[in-house]
Amino acid sequence: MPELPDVEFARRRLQRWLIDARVSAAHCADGRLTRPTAPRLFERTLAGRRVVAVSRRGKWLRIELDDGERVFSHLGMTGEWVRLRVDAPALRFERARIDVTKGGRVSSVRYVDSRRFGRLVPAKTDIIDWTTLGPDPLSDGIDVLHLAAMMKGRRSVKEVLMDQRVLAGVGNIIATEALWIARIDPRAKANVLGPADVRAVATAVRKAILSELKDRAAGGDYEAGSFFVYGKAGQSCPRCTTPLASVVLGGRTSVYCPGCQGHRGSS
DNA sequence: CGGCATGTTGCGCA
DNA sequence: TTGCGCAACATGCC
Repeated sequence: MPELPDVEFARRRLQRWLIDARVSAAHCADGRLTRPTAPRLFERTLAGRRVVAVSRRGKWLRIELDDGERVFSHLGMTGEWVRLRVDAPALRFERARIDVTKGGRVSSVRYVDSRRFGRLVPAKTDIIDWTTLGPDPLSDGIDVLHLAAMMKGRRSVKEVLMDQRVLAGVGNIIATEALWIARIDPRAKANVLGPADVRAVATAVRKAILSELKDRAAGGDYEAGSFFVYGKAGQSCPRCTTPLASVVLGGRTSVYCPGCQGHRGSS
């Protein structure tokens, strides 16, 4: 489910379900998800508390409680939050549940995650995974000068974009789409980009995020995704009809157009 | 059966 | 210190 737009949607739903709700009980039996803490702590942290906020930074969610403690949620590759009736049986791959009373109504919010790459971490203060995140492109915007400053090393542009310390929430889909929109070769070394290239990348990342958000709002889910090039190696480029190619960068498949994504942009 | 997948981390090596 | 490349995690899907 993840990539910034999906996580933002999850945040909005959790907010609707949990704000001002009182937790009657919480359950989790999976220490892999709650690491480095124990599942017991997840249950104890939530039980009896009232939820005061649900925030997001990059791909991380933060559920804030009335005593100042909090629970962090990362959806990994396959995590998702769903709401059921309290008496509904556990779903397949259900890993945790938070039962709440809100406005006199009870409901059960379940965390489902087949691959268990997600996280569910209770803490008294913000965890390091959260504090080390870079600016969020949606809520903080993209500072072009900051982005330019991050394009220093010899890593490829795509790897820099996917570094969560540079821009929180940019994953393989958004990075792939954004570089195609900006007409920049994903293999280009970050330090060869000129100011115009960096500006183009910043604009393109924003565009890719907004277009995916719009997709989600229309009820689309990422698999149904209307992408320009992601997952379309071999097909023809929607802009110049050249067959799309793919390379692996930083361990991730990167689709690009050899025809119109110049090795470095202009200037 | 084999290969691929939206994410992150840890390890070995240059 | 930086930056790879790669395996691992656990499961679904084609």
